[in-house]
Amino acid sequence: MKFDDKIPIYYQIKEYIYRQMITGKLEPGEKMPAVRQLAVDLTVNVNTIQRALSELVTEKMVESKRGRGNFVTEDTSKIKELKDKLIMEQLKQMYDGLQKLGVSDQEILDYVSRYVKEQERDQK
Amino acid sequence: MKFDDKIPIYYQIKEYIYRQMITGKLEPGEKMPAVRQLAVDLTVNVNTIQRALSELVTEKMVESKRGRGNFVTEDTSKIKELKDKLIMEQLKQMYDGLQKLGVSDQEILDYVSRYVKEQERDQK
DNA sequence: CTTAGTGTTATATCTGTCTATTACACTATA
DNA sequence: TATAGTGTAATAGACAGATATAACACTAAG
Repeated sequence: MKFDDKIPIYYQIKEYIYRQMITGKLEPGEKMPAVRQLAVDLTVNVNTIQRALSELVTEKMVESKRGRGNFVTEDTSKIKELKDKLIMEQLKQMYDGLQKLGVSDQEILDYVSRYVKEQERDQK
Repeated sequence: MKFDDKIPIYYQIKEYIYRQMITGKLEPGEKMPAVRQLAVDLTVNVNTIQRALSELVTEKMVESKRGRGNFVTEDTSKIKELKDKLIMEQLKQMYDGLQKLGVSDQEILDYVSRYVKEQERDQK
């Protein structure tokens, strides 16, 4: 997996796992890959995986069962809340970022609609 | 100044200076505040300012004149290009981020237009 | 020529992140 | 009860970023 070298790897792994849960690639209650396996898959050290997982456990997004594995929370509302939170953060970051560049609200709307149209066209 | 502790400070200072140039708070050819003054203003070490500035000099966004000061480039097209680049990066990051969360193009448009409307309302 | 103001460079130290490695603890099952 | 698979913890080392501090180099102005 490719990482942004400006952001801690353990943090990017957290975000990766968040996305797996939100998009259903990891379902509620599902057993996650073993830490050593994740380390191989993401080509990082086990301790780095552990750092990410321990924070997910603290947040109760993951339940850890010693000797058995790590399991995605069964609390679907928690996953939904997380999705909403991450979406809002994306919107806020974009909005604040553009505003700090002196882009007006109307221009933001224009830029976004044009950008999305171009993406739709390019993917066809 | 407040910094995001997940991103190097020198890098955030670069972005800060970019914004100053793009919004005209720093004009083309203008003399910038002294490095020691910037360090005080942003409450960071001189070396950290220097790290940011040296990259800006490498990029030719800033011209350094020993004993006289640092000066914003007089090349206005370079500043315009930078603004376009930063806007595109913001759009891309938001779009990619939301898409990875499983949000459709139409939903992205809806979220953004709703978000902008709310911001307009709240600021009044 | 001196001095104040500027950028530049260097050293030592601290902290956070990441790695490699080893060991320990628990669970399921053959 | 042995063993394979799992999570957990601890140590040591490397590296990047940030700090404090000092010194050096150049410029402008008195």
